[in-house]
Amino acid sequence: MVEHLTPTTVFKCLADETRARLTLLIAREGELCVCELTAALEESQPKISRHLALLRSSGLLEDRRQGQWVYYRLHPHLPDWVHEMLATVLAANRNWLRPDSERLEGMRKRPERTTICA
Amino acid sequence: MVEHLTPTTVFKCLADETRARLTLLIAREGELCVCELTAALEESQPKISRHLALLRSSGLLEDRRQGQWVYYRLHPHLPDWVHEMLATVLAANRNWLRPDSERLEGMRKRPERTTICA
DNA sequence: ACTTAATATACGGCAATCCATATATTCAGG
DNA sequence: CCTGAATATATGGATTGCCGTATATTAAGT
Repeated sequence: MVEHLTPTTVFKCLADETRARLTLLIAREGELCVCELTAALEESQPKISRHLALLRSSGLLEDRRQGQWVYYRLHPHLPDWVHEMLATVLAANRNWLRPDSERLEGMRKRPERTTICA
Repeated sequence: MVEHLTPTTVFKCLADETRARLTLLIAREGELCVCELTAALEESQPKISRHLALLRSSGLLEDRRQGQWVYYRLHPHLPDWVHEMLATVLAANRNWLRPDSERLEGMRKRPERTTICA
């Protein structure tokens, strides 16, 4: 399902400000749960959830449930070019993402995840 | 005008199949005129023209008129990350773009441009 | 000047997208 | 089991985006 990720599909996913920020923040942090993303982007929970659902069903993200939290990360089978692309965009747009990453850093009571896998 | 090219802006530009093909084909070929692009993508001229106008006004493309033809190329002041991104996407999606580049190769009576600049 | 080729723009109309709000689901703790 | 926290989904409305068609513009050639 992830292999026919066409350029257009990927770009459509990222063509929304909320989804672009979500994806880049997750690419930067590795894994984040919905409440962290909601806090970082300062958006309503349904809005974040809806966009995450789209990113997941498009094959860009994968989720795992741990207790009451659902963690999202980049889909492990993403084609290399998508990874490279995200890395490039991320590296050159730290400032653009800064408000979100700073709110994430400043967030209180972030759920601590049990690091199952390395 | 090109410097505040935010990730979302760039992704929006590429989130349409026609615009993604146009941009990548131009990135691959360097410079192409409207009639070449119309032939390569097998789409109507107004459709191609409309999408090119959007890419130009967004700052992704630049045009120059030479006689009756208008040539489009990547905007010379594009941020590096956009160039890198396009190169990455292009390299990994040659097959996806193949129908267009083959129609371009097979096109008859392509206007020969006077190479003004190196 | 007239005609033709190349390109650009204008105008509705239709479909896709986004959002806010409300509601459902799932889990942990008592 | 009941409650509250975290997350997901449904619904309806408003906006945006795309397209086809028609028309305007610009340049070349005669």
